[in-house]
Amino acid sequence: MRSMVDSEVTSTRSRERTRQRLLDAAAQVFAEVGLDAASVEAICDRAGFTRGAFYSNFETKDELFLELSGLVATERVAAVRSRVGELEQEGGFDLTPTDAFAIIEQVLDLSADDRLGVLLMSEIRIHALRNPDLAAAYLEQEAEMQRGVAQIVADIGRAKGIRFRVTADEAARIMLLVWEGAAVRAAMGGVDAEELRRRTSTELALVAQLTIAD
Amino acid sequence: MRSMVDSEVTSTRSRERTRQRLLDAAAQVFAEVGLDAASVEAICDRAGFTRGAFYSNFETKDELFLELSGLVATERVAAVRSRVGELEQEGGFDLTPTDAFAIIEQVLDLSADDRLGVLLMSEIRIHALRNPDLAAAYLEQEAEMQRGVAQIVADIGRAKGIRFRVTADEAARIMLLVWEGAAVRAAMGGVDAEELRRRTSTELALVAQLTIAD
DNA sequence: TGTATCCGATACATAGTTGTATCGTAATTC
DNA sequence: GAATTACGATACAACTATGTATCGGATACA
Repeated sequence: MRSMVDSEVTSTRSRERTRQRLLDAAAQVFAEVGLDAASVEAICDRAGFTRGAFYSNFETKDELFLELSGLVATERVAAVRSRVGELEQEGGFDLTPTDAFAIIEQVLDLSADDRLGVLLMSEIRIHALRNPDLAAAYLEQEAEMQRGVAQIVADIGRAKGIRFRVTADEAARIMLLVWEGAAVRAAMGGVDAEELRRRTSTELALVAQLTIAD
Repeated sequence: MRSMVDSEVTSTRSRERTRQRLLDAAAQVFAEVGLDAASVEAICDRAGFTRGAFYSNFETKDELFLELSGLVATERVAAVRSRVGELEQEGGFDLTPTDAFAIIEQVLDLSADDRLGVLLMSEIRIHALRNPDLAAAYLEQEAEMQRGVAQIVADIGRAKGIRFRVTADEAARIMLLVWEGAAVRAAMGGVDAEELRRRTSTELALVAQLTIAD
């Protein structure tokens, strides 16, 4: 006899798959046309379901958006955290001081490294501007990212004996802002992922250069 | 007999007033709830008209948004240009090198210096991400702003004998990105115009410090 | 004062979206 | 293999927004 737990798991498995497909589809559609212009039906079409599946899994479109925003934030932070962990392990970096900041580029590019990713983050950001709860979550996630980047900055400085003109936190904050702004401008030009990465990289290198004391 | 031109002017005057009231109302509503969530009726209510007035003056909501975006861009650029002109006239600046960049803060704060302004710019930006025409206009307006700021940077450098670690254009670009990012984060916190200005000012001063060679 | 025109209000037809209630099927349990 | 449950599909009702067509009043002009 299959235990009740097992049955719940099995049942939940299939359910989780539809939820996930709906979330993935929603991420695409939200990125493409925005939360408000995205009809529930458009999301379901994309996922290969009808609206019945949607309302069986989510209360409203807003609830799904909230959940999606949370997932995106969690994933970004986890990716940064794990990358920072790896770097802590590795210890020494055999890069030139300036190039060392390519690491930070990698970290930031861990998410939102293509046009749709940038669009989705922008969509989340603008709704955070209008929703205090979402704003708190957004700022907290960003603060966590900033801590991760600051740690890498400090590590690089220590390993390479680099002196900075501002604190690691300040450097990290500016890097995040510039990275985001550059990514948005690149996405506006409709460039592909490769070119997008190239452009953000260039701007980031500029900021890195600025933060390093001669 | 009033000339045909006069009558046209008169007629256009009143018409222009309603157009302007509709544009002003739309700017508010777009900032508050976003383009897609803003119904034509909500805009008309705010302006004190019914939808009849709207459709008598604009084809669609999108057309109005396009026009509004153009107006905002034109105003921003004009404000910066005129401020730059004033500074060119004045010539010498009797400020400390770091504080001199407060001028740039003034320039950037010429528009979007409150929560609604930041929201409207964000709304325009995210739609530029999805509309190539709007994107081109947005990037062009930003390039013009950048040229203005770069000119001020160069002027300050010349007047004060300051050496920079990057070109004036690069400095201006980073300042614009950081200013925008800081403004958005401040607006997310729901702060008032005063506090918003304080925060962007702080970040901008940090960037200014970074760009100045010791 | 009569008349023509302009312009915003009103009424209406239509389309699209949402959420719920019900149904049918496939999977699960014993 | 019969019964039950789960879950997505379908059908439906209500609401909202849009755009157009028409109306009415105010204004301009002779």
